[in-house]
Amino acid sequence: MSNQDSCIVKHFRHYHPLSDGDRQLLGALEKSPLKVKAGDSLWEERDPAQDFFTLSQGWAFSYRQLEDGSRQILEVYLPGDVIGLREYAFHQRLTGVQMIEDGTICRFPHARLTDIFQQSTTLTSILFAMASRQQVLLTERLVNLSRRSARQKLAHFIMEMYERLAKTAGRQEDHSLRLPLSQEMLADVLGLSPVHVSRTFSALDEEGLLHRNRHRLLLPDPAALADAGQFDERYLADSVFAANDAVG
Amino acid sequence: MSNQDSCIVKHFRHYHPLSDGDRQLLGALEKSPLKVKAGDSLWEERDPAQDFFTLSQGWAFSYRQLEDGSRQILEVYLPGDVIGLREYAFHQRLTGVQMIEDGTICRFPHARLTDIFQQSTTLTSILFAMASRQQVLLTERLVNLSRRSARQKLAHFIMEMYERLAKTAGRQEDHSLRLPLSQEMLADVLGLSPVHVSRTFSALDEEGLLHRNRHRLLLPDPAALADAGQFDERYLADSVFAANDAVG
DNA sequence: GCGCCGACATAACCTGAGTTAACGTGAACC
DNA sequence: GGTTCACGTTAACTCAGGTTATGTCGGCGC
Repeated sequence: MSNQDSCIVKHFRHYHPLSDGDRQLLGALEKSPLKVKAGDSLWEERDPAQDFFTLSQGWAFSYRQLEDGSRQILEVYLPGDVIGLREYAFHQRLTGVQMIEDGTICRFPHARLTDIFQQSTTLTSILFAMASRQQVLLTERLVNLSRRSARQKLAHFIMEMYERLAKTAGRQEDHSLRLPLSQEMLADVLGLSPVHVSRTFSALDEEGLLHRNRHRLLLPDPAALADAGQFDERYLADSVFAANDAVG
Repeated sequence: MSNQDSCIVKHFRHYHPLSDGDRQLLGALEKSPLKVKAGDSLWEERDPAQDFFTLSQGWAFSYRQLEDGSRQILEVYLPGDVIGLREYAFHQRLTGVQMIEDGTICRFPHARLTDIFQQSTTLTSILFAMASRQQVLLTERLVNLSRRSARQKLAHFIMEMYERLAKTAGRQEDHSLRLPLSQEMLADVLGLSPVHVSRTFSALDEEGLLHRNRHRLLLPDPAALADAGQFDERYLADSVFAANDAVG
């Protein structure tokens, strides 16, 4: 419960140094952390939209359920990400959010966002930067979905996760990453069938671009995999952000 | 040049009433309107990112160029839309923007956005709502691209444009709309080949779901077309937005 | 040990959309 | 009134990825 360790404060500091006032403001808005289990739903489509969440531990994803029963996963959230900014201007959820693993989340009331706008330009700017970053991630996913082959899609997604994890959790010596998504989830991220995800994994494996062991992936040559997926990490050049150092 | 007619002010008022102070703040940030021609580039990928634009007249689109020469159109902008919010947290443009028709744009300097954050909670909230809305549009486009057939994609996109135009320019008595995109552009929006766009148009035409006359589309039964495209307009339930009426 | 279950693998077959290329058509210019 | 050019149409063929079905493996309860 201490402001020092709050998951929201920690994540905002990642973008920009915070004054004591900013820290208190964030801390006051935050309700106590909540433990959630794998598969738990944070909310579903059409629920009223009243909160944001910060993901403190565990992975989550947002999705849209289509009429024909298929599902599209829109975004995968890692520890530190803010969830729910999408619906700021809406009264209803347009997408659902579920936990991939057990984790911890912090609730962040919707209605009080204007308090932040009024009291801290720094926090406002950080929130804007987060929204901008999420739109950029979504844009890249859109391009990945519409214009790349299954092989490229999978390679690109793995590289994105590899790089995002490197920034959050640090880089592994052996170029490995833990990717706790089932192939069915991967299919729903990439707009493929689960069967074809399996085929594509096997193909990349045979080519020596990656090796699998349960949910652990080994990338013998990350640069080669990036090349196979037309992965250009500029879009992760995360929120380089220097505005407004003068004001508290 | 008068604040009354400024295209930025007009668009912001669409979201929320503005105080005189807000109007002046917006007007001061705005440089003089600029005439641009069809095909003109507002910026290209990798250009430095320093401005937003408000589109006052004409249509525009943002796009990503891929290594293999193909192009993905990400968003179509109509008069009143704000362009460039995506890159707030980046120093480089990640997407290009081009005019579809002759038009008028207003420049809106990037660096001074923090002035707005400091001086008007109302304007800050409106900007946030705009960013939220754009992310929602992008989300729907992503779903459309990854999970729908060519027929559904085209029907859905036409319905989206039909509804967006109804909100901006009003609804036509005869259920018609002007869609000044070539089939090549449509293909780049929908992730199809131009040839298949043509085929799909012909199929929808034969089924009586629409009729074409150059860039004018007639929708004999919009509800039927919406059905064919699994179009659910909730995601356009635009920024219903009531926060913070108390503060100027 | 045995049976069950969920996640993944592999193979055979099918289909929607891409590709290529030839052909129309209308506007603009001379 | 013919030429050009950009844009759209149509048809034949190809192919990436979907579908269906069957098989394998590891974990878990008993």
